[in-house]
Amino acid sequence: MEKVRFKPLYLQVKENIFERIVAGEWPPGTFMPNEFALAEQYGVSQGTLRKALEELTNEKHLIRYQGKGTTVADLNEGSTVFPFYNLCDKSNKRLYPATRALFHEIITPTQELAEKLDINISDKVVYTERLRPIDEDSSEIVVSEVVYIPVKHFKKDTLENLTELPIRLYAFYISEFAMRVSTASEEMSVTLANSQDAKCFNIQENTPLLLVKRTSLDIHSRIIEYRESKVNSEKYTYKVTIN
Amino acid sequence: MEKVRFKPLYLQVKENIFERIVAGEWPPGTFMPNEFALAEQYGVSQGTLRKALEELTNEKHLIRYQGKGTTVADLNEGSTVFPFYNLCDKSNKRLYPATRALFHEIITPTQELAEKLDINISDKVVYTERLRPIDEDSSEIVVSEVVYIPVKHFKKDTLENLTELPIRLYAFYISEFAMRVSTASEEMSVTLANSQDAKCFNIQENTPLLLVKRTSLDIHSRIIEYRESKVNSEKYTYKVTIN
DNA sequence: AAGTGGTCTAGACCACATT
DNA sequence: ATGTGGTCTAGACCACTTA
Repeated sequence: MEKVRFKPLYLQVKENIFERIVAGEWPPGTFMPNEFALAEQYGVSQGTLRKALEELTNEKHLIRYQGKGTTVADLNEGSTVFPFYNLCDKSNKRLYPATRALFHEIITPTQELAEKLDINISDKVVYTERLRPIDEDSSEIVVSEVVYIPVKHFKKDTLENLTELPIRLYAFYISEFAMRVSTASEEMSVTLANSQDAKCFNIQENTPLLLVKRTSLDIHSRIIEYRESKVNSEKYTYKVTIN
Repeated sequence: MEKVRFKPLYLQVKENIFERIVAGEWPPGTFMPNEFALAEQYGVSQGTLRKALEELTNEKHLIRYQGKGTTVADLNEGSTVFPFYNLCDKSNKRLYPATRALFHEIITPTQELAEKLDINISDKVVYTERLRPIDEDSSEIVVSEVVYIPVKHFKKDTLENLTELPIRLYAFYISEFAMRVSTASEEMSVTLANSQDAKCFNIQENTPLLLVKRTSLDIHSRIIEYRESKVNSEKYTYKVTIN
């Protein structure tokens, strides 16, 4: 009679643990209960619980230390596990640029944008522009990016009092939307610097730039945001590892 | 006394199974022995053997079908599992371009190339140029690429009689080098079309192109080849999914 | 020494595909 | 009905970290 498909125990456990992570029950840096304690909470064997933690570890949500315990991974960009910006300089050294928010506003999406965000054309979108200097207080810009976030993700209160968007958007999404970035799909192409780009990167107009279009999804494949980043590819490259 | 580090049973089993895969014991499309049979061969429990197969599956070397069996993944580009070329057209439809080999020769590497291939500056390198038309017999070129392969990987006989390199290099590497591409590291940047590029892509000179520099590694992180691909990014984009 | 995650086993049962 | 991979259990022991 049931139309619902068979769902293994360990997946149910995994999803519940993930919800508790997103809810902030174990803030990054603190340790979760050990395997046996969690297994008892759920009334499953250690092996089943371990399989849930294993998958969350593979998906970069947890970090496990043998002999110590299990912690929630931090989504700050400076952390070594942050997988969503892989910029290198010409000597192949990885960069962790800072963030400078320019402004934000609420816009009506084009047809194309609505499709990219998988929302209705009548839904509003928060639009923001940000610069990524190589370092705090540096004038050397590595990336210039625009971000689109569906308004419907926001709590009503937040939106009414929205004077500034936080610098760390991915951490903000967890507390505000209860959505944690799980995977991202990126399309690489090329664009030419317009006059604004030329000024901000301090390069000639029409210099080619690397254009990265990124859609970020949560663990249920719901779209969290869409982002377009222009990379000053004269000095920096964008690195990807495929498994 | 032993200086060798502790190596779990399932990893030893995994590595041996991988060697048998590379040796061609189970050609793609055929089924391997089932879990119990393999477990008995190695004298380990089903659970341990399963963990070995699980990792090989995660790494895209095996494909498992519930109720049917386990097969070796094909490295042909047309196959849905081929993970090393993710080209899309503007409507986001994935492309599987054909390959047209232009020529090859044996060269002496520059210092920079020797470093990229992790070889000695005195080691020789096979250099080849290839075009990727959108389709067999099409004049529409999607990608133009150059590939560098260390000569030391080749069998002596092969090299002496080398008139043509095969179209499917990754499959060739398995039979010739006993090396199977396991991961790849890609650097994205931008370049301008030179006169040769302009002719082959049928575009204006100095049009910006997407430049992908890829290093391919086997399961032991040994470098198999280094490749630079120029993508006609006016019409096509390069897509990457991050987990 | 005690506590944590990591490995390994042996056995039971379930879901899926084929015969 | 049979054979395959997938899930689940309970328990033992190993390796690493901290006290």
